[in-house]
Amino acid sequence: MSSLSTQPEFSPRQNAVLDSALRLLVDGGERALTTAGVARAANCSKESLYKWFGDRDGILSAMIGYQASKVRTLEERAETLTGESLRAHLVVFARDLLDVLSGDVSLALNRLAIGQASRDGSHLGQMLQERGRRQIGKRAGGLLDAGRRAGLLRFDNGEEAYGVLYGLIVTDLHLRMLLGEDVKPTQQDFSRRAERAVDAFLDLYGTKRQTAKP
Amino acid sequence: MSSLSTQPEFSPRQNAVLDSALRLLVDGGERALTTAGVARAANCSKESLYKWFGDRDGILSAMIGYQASKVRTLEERAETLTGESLRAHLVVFARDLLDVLSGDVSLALNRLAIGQASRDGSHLGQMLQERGRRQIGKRAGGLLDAGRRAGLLRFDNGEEAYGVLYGLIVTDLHLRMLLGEDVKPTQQDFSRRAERAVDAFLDLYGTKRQTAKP
DNA sequence: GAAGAACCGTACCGTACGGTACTAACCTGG
DNA sequence: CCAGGTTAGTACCGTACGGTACGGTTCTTC
Repeated sequence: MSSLSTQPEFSPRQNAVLDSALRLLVDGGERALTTAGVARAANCSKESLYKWFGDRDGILSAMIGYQASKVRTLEERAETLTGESLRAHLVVFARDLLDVLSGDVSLALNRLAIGQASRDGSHLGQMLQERGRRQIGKRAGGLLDAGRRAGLLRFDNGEEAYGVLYGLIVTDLHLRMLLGEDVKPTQQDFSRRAERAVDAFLDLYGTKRQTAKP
Repeated sequence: MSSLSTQPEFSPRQNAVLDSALRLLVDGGERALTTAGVARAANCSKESLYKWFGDRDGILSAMIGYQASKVRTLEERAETLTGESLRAHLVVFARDLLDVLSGDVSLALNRLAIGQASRDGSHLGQMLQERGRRQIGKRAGGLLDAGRRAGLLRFDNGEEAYGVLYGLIVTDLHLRMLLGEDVKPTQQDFSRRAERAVDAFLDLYGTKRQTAKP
């Protein structure tokens, strides 16, 4: 509920427990993430788990919140934006996005949230959206707005433009990774993919290399 | 393994059972998909389930195979391909893709396969890829190749072009739906999305409205 | 119409997991 | 040294599920 401001979060000890839990989840999937297993891996008692996090769902929520707090997106302020620097910033953003989405922990948490999506309450998916995509989407939105203000981009709907950028970068790679396909992402592959995507995006929304529209 | 040719598949009675199981999965998620629940919903005995499908995983595999057999993509032969007809075919493809991905059963099966992706064997994800995306990707590939042969499209890597098309159509909509976001997809929204995506794709890969490249 | 197979419904077993209770050890402050 | 609180470790309980076994019923086949 209180996702903004400085919510108390958790103590260092509790964060260490959440780290163990994340590791457990990454290694063995949700089936391996039992309360007894977490307690054993973290050298704490189940009673403490329930005291700190309430119930199993509380542990899962805390794991998502903790992980999100670790990968906080860095707000980069682009002072003077030229065509080249905009492209460079977009490429960096694309690479960061690919790196985050392909990370072990991100994949495991997304699998977890998706698996629980059908359950009734299940705020996990919403949390992941709020803490993950929203943040990185805001970063991209700022970048796109700056590009538009600098006269380098042209679009009406910022959300739609971001959607196109996202689609060009990720395509179906994320889903394939979520399904367990052993995609071997060389850093070089990601760089190439990021550049191609950004070039295509600039072809669609850029004002510079756009020659004319009949 | 043997996804082609006329594999035995299952008897009508068994298909009816799989229908019940799919319904159960759609309604209640994986937690509701117990062997006892399937037996009760389908008015059959657990013993028959195990006789027909081996074990619980066999039921899941059979469900995927059965559902895939129901949504066989129709191979459309485009005889004379003009710029307008290519666009129309692409728009239809995009709409079909959105319809399939947003379907209840598709979402439920994808959630199921993703949830099991971390387990060891877990061929479910691979099955879904093979039976789902492969099929629809082949249809798109044929369309794109036809467009290229007609001089309407220009691309080197067909797989990459398909990836771009997919990304433009789907963006992050699929993931958001998988996470449980209550996206209300009006048919009109999908049509608009399909047209915008195809227009953008043609901007990138089409040869007609492309004026010049500096 | 009888023999046999297939099948439904149910009862049963073993296990695993979420959650709770209890005890002993370990701080921490006076 | 002692009192109060916190936590690890473990034992325990209820439940739910996967898988198996069995009696009774229906369908097929001759």
